[in-house]
Amino acid sequence: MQTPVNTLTELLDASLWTKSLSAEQRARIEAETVVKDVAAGACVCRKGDPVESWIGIVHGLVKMTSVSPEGKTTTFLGVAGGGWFGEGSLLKDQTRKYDIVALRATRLAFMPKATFEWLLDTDIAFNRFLLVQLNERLAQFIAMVETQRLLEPDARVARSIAALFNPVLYPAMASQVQISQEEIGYLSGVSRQRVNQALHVLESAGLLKVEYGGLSILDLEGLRRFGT
DNA sequence: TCATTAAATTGTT
DNA sequence: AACAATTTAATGA
Repeated sequence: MQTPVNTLTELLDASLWTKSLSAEQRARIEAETVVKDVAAGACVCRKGDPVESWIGIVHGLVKMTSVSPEGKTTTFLGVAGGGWFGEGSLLKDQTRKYDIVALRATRLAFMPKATFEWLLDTDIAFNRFLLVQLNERLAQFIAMVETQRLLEPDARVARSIAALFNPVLYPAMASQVQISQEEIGYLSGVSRQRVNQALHVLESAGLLKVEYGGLSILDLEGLRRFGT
């Protein structure tokens, strides 16, 4: 278990883009960024909302999800503790494209758009971080399409879980996640029953441990490579 | 603190 | 998709 992250300061300490900030820059960010707690199941922001902040996860877990007109729901990806998201919509000055829903009680950090743009204009390390993050997400989406088209369900589940532990996107992630098998199903695009089956395959392979309402990672590399 | 009940989640068909 | 079993959370004595 890693040290728990509970405050904005700790989130910033765990984030990769803060390393080269001056004390003044750091102070301005801490002053302008607002922390907010949401309950499990709460909607953080909806599709169509104007984008006013860049959002970081202090602790907890949220999903980016979309609901079809018929009411079917698909989850694109989970964002875990230590992760930041929403830069795409901020850069393009668009409204949100997805609903963001908390899967667990989650503490969020809202960095105002003005602060984000100020960092963009003044800090090279911040720009580099965004490049790396965008590239990492692109790789994640390409891998997701490949996985869903080419691999069997066990491997799809393994990869979806491993994606939650991306050290570039979510450096503060602990090895234990609280996420129901139903949510893993939405995340990996397989039925809950199949998730249950897959989790036990992965457990007997020694890659993770199945727990009530969650799981623990034992072998992250193994999960990434599962099925290849 | 403990027992009872409801709700959520898991495991199986 | 439906059902039973299990775990957790909530309630009240």
